[in-house]
Amino acid sequence: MALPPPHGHEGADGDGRKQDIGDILHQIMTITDQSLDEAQAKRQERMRLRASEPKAAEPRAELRARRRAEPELSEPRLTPREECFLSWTLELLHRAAGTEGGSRELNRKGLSIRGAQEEDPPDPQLMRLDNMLLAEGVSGPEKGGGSAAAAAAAAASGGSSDNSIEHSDYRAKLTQIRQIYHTELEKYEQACNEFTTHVMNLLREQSRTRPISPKEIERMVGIIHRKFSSIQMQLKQSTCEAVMILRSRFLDARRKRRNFSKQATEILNEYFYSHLSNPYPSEEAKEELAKKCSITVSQVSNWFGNKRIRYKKNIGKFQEEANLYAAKTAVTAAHAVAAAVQNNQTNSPTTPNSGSSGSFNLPNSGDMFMNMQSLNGDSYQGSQVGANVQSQVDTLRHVINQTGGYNDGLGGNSLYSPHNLNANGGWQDATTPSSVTSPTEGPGSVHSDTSN
DNA sequence: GGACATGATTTATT
DNA sequence: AATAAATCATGTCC
Repeated sequence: MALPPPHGHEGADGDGRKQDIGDILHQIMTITDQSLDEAQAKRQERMRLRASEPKAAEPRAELRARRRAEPELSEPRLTPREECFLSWTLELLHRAAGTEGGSRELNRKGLSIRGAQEEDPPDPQLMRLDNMLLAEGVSGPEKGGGSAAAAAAAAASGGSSDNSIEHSDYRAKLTQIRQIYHTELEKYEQACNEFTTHVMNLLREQSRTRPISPKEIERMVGIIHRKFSSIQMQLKQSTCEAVMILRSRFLDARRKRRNFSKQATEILNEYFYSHLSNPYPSEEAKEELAKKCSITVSQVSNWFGNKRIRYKKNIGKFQEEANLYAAKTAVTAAHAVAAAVQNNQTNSPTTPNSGSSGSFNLPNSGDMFMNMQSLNGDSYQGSQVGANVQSQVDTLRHVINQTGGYNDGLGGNSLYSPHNLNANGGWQDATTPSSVTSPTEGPGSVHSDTSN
């Protein structure tokens, strides 16, 4: 501990040692501040370290490890220092006790000290901190789950339906902070009480050698309490900081990016390739897809945005995928249409079997594949119907082109070529030549996307 | 540990 | 407001 020696600047002997307890206390308190500032600085540095983490440079493994180790947010620091502090204080007080009765002048001095901090009224900053801690669910009543903050985080993170995993992760961390906060707070309170008791005892002891007014005692206690409450404020401050850091981390979506499930990607891809002529899902379609994939609508939009641009940029690369999905969808489409046709032929009223491929009346939600999937045996409840006949026909054409083996005419390589994109007045806005032969950068181009 | 894949964000355009 | 394009940052694979 860097506690300054309990010197007395004293003229060594005689009257020089005539120090008043108030004076000493003042000294003590100053030092308290120092040592606490130190602790505070250290703490903040730790926090900062944690917050300013990695950018890109850091190895991921390390990063991961560090994140896992995060729980070390708490440190058992107070006690030793407090001990040190207390014992040193005692020493000081003993010295003071050793001196002759306190002089009135010095008492005055004590008063002046007090004068500065006598106003107890609501410190605006403290109030702000309190409010925030309350709002963040740190200092609040009891766990409701950090409700307010957690909810805010979830909302801000871009989706109501967002993953509960992260949510709980966030909450766990918040709880941690909360616990630390309360532990520390308790510690401080306890220390404050202990210290007060000590001082009182010492004063009492001293009162045998000199008169000590109750008022003086009261003032001492006041000073101590004030000091400790300022310490508390620091604690609150750093807690707020920690919460902020936590939040910013969790709100930064990039940090928590996670690949979609395989199934989700499949669903999206199926939609994409079965609507290749116009891969712009309507709002409803997006919602539907979002539901099916357990992602948010905006994630669906992101996905399609990325997909379109990447597909367009390098069609060659996606050829295989396109073929795959086209075939997949086409087969089911064929089945569906066949069934429909059969139905139409056999029974004039449109009452298809199983009701799944039935009513086409859903306003082109463009989700043929959703029907298909169930037909496909792809294990997901295609409760909803609504086929876009146009796209069925679309896909069928592809099927016929490729699976039927007529593809020869197309010139080998491009089974599911973007030809029809153009033809359909498709989605690639003229600007990009992007015909089969040379999408932006020619075949085999190293996609410029991976800029880093 | 690097290369690539991929979801998210940012910026510009319509 | 929706989208394209560029870019960022993380995930994944080798």
